[in-house]
Amino acid sequence: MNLPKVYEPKLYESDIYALWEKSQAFAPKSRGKSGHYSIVMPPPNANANLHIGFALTAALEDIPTRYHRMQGKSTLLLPGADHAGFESQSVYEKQLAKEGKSRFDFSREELYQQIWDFVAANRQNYGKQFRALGTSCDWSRFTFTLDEKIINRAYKTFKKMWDEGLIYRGERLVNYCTFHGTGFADVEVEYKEVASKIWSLNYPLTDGSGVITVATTRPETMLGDTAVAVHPEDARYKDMIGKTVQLPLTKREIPIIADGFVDKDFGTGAVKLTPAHDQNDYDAAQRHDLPMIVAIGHDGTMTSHVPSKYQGLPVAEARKIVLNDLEEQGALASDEPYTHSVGHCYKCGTAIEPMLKEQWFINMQPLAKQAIKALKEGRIKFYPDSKREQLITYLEGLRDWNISRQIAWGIPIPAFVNVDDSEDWIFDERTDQHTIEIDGKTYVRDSDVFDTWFSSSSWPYATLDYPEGEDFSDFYPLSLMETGGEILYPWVSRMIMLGLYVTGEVPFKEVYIHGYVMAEDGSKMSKSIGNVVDPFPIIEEFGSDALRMGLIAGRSPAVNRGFDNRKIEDARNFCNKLWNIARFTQEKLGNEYSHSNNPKAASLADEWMLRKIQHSIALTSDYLEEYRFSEAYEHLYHLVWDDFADWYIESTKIDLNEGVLAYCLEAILKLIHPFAPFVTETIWQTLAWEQDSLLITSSWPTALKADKKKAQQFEEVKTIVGEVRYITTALRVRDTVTLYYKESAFLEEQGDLIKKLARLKDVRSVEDGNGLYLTETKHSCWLDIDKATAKRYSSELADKIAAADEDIQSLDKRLSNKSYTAKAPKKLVDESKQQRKEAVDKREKLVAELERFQLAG
RNA sequence: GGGCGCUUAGCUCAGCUGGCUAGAGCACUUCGUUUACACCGAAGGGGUCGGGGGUUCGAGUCCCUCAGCGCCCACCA
Repeated sequence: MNLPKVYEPKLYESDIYALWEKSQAFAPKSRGKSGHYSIVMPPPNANANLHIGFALTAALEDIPTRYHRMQGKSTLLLPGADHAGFESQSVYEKQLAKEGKSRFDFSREELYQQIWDFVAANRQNYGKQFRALGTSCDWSRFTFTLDEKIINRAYKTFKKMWDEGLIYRGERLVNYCTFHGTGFADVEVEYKEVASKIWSLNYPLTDGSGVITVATTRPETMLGDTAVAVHPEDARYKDMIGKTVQLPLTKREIPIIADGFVDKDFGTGAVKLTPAHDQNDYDAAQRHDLPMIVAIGHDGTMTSHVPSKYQGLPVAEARKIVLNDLEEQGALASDEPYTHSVGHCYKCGTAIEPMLKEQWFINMQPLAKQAIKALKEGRIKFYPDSKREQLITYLEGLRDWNISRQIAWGIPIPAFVNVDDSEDWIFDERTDQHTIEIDGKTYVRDSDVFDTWFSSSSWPYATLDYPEGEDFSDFYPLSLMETGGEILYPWVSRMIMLGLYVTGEVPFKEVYIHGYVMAEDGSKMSKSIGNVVDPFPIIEEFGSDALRMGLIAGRSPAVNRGFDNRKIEDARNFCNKLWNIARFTQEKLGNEYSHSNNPKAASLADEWMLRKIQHSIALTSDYLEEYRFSEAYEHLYHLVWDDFADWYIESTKIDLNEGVLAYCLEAILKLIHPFAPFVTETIWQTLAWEQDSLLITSSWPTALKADKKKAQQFEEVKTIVGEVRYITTALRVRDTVTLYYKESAFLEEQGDLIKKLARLKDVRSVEDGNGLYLTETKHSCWLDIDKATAKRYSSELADKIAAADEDIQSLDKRLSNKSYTAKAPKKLVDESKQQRKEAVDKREKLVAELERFQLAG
């Protein structure tokens, strides 16, 4: 078979993936025998195409999976997709808007079904794209976050918490979008700087002794004020504490209270409190047992709790009229331009209204406590470890979790309320029913759904069929959770808390936090700026392996780095190098070669190469165990390119050892397979040295014995070749020079090889040499160069002498330091002495050589 | 305001618990069609490791400090 000169990935990749899939190579091996390794993929959003970040993610998950599979472990990489609750619904709503419809045209059930179909249609790409990335995940275990087992798990967890008193229903301030009609978690609110004004309002004291001036950016909320707060140690207001004010525009009398949260230096130092529409005010109201007046309704208009004049007005409208009325009454002290940050809905940009709403909450204290303990005990290893510390800090300040969302696309909350008693809530899983009858009482289902993160927090064990599943007993806790830093708090923290709560164990043993793939200039990729890099055209042009290696090259955990097309090209070239190494090998060994079980080193080059492979097997394994992908890749790159191709393969052109060459190629293909699965498998299949064998399921290479001394002698060959190349390049006399040596079995033996590698005319033994003496090697060798030409080399010699002088000086300085010889390890001191000796010897040689030149005149 | 991180060659970055004369890729210079590969081969140039101070026999690595950059969280009446 004649292989083309250039490796063309797209000719092979899809066939190779199909071969793996057909061979069931992705399924875990026999259960529980030689250890297990498991990763459950964080489920990407099912309604979107995979972006370049997922190409990185796929690589970071697939590399260790392939490595551990080759180590003989029962290995599982489980794929999934996320319904992405609110995300998907808003994408679908945009689509509806294009058709001139809105979600309010449909019932909750109709909407759910429509979004289901919409997401299902878009999910087609998902499998195709992960296959193109070479992800060796077990598709038979694919899980969607709305699969029955995930929903059931969420219900069981909710029930357990309900029974154990961790779930409560409470009226709390939520971040409410009046357009979408749903509340958001704190982390989902997007803050924007808004240029507005800050107004000062005069509230007259009821006893007529004056006014207290408060500052506000939201004057309309004054209709819901229930107190004014000042700092307890603020001398200006000390006498007013405990008095009341007459709230303008209303007939209400509200107290002046003292609370430490007030910043004396901000505004007037006096704050109006609107507990129903501001988190700080709410907290203060809790402390002081103040009433709460809901002034703004869920539709964004003023409620019936405000004077009738303002009822039903939209917030912006109400603001104008309130300001106008205040001014007329002389209660408006001042207004000044003011820029401050305001929470907005991250989808539609509507200003978020903090609003009182009945929600389901989880009491997080007991859960957080367990998680903090596990993290402090180091039961989960983090890459990098600093993320573990961050998570502990976060958990220590954790608030209760609002798990209700007022949208259709999600898992319905399995709770029903008695139509005759709004306090009477019951747990029931029959969420397909609107109303249920129990003991003659009628209950109506809660219309809310779970926050997506609530169900996905059970992902590590729900996907493995906790508690009865075989997968659960084999693969839990997971070996690794690989994810991005942005979901450390919303997801990773909750998986740990729920994992501990539900299963009693940490959900995973290690966490790898990846950094982001930024745009080439280091800025964030964004569709609107248009600097987004699509991974699939890159695969088309450079190959999936090149994309994978190009992305991990030089990347460390949790560090954001720009996309670099040159690294992709470089990796593509590397694949091509492997391809050509295989072509060469096949040419040498012939098409009929079959796998040899007993390769034996014969030459120095064999011993040297086997030592290199030995070292690389150990080093690559170590790197991969510690998820140091970039370093492993870089090491293998140099093993292949520098050691194997440039030295060993060149050596085989003089002295071929079929068994060793074949062994080395096999070992290299195996070591690189996790990084470049397609090209290595393509080569493996093309060579076909073993029948019906797949590289993906082959075993990690084992080292062969090699003679250390002989391997070191090959280094001497490299030294001589290196010096000859340097000199012949400097003097431009390549291909025309003969190397002479005196009485040396080593050169006798290695002469042909040195001649070939150094591009010499000949290598010959002589009685006494003449010409340019080699100074880098212990062996006595001369290059047969005429005096006139050789003289041009004297300046190089002078430079080398100067360098040797510097070496000797710095070593002398170190060795004459008594503290150094006394305190540094003896090994180091001996090493320094040895180095000094070598430097002095070398200098002598150089000086002698230079003198010869000068004598020769 | 709290937390985390970064600053090493022209560019993008490695450098793990302090120990040879600080590395890689790309870019650059010179040379080269040699039995796989020009997506190649050979040789080479290029760094006061952000500034200052300290600990140490020894600091890119540890500590303090200053400067610049970035991220996350909280707050913004």
